[in-house]
Amino acid sequence: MPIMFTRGCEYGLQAMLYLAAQPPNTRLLQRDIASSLLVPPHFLGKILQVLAKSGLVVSQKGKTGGFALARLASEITLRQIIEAIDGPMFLDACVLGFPACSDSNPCPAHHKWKAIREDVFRGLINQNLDQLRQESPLVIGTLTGVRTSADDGLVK
Amino acid sequence: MPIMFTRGCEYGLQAMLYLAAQPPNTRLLQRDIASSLLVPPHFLGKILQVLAKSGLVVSQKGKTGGFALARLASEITLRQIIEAIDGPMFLDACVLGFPACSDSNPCPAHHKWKAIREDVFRGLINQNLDQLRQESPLVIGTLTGVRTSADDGLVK
DNA sequence: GGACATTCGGAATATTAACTCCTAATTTGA
DNA sequence: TCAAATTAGGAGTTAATATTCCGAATGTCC
Repeated sequence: MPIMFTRGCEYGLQAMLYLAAQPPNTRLLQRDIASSLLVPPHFLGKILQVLAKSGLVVSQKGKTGGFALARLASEITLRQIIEAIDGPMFLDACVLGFPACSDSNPCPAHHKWKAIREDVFRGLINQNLDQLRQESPLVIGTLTGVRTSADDGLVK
Repeated sequence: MPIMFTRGCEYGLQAMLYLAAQPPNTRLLQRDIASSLLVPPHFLGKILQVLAKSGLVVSQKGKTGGFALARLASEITLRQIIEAIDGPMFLDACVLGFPACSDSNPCPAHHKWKAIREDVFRGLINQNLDQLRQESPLVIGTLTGVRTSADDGLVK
């Protein structure tokens, strides 16, 4: 059902962009991130664990705990997030599924796909969180498609 | 595991390119297509049924039966095959999985993804089988990664 | 007509991805 | 020190995808 990434990777990217939308060094609870993004909280917990182990977020246990970006949003790329969750070779395979497709042994779609893949990396995967945030701010409640009580038509 | 398409769609695209690699109007057995491509024969049967119902291949039952392209390879696009198998909206959703992402309500990746998606359609999805065949001929046994008895180093 | 070979189509099974649940470990603050 | 609140991690469950199985329908050839 997802386009290019697994569900877990989508959640991870959303969570990282949500953290990047906060003031620097803001620490958020797993539960609050999940309820803001409307994603399954326990599943998100797993993803955040992976991101913490990869050094992309820092986690803190206990009463004042939570998750925060491990460094500036401008120093975290989508690629780092995707490779941490979905693995490093997520776009290397043949787009048509031929097991032995390669540069020296190309399938009928190989060259065209290769050009597109480079566009995907240049235009999206290699972008950092700050570049994306500047394009369109992440407005929660609008993107999740659900009207919260704070979003009932009144200016907050 | 697949990049953009379901497994069934990959098999369908492979089968269509395999038929397009034959002389025009060649009729092949489901079983022979499956063993050439090294894909599960019964599952391929299902896919071929869908392609037949969509009018992309013609099927013939009985002793001289099999499947053939329903029209010239130059008149069948990848898009028609993909939409027949995976459904019509396969690239419309938000690449980050935000449910309400749209042009008027874009997620941080929306604009960049939109440009890439157009490249994908122009450079790959809207291409026809003949255009792809001309780029790189489909050599069976090489792309499937398995050495057949006819591929043991001797010139056939 | 009858044996045979194929596709057709639905149901059943297997495999993988998505998600939940529970307990342990850590940190804080009274 | 102890209670409370959080993340950590593993095992288990559910849901979706992939694949198989089997009987029916159709077509060919003798």
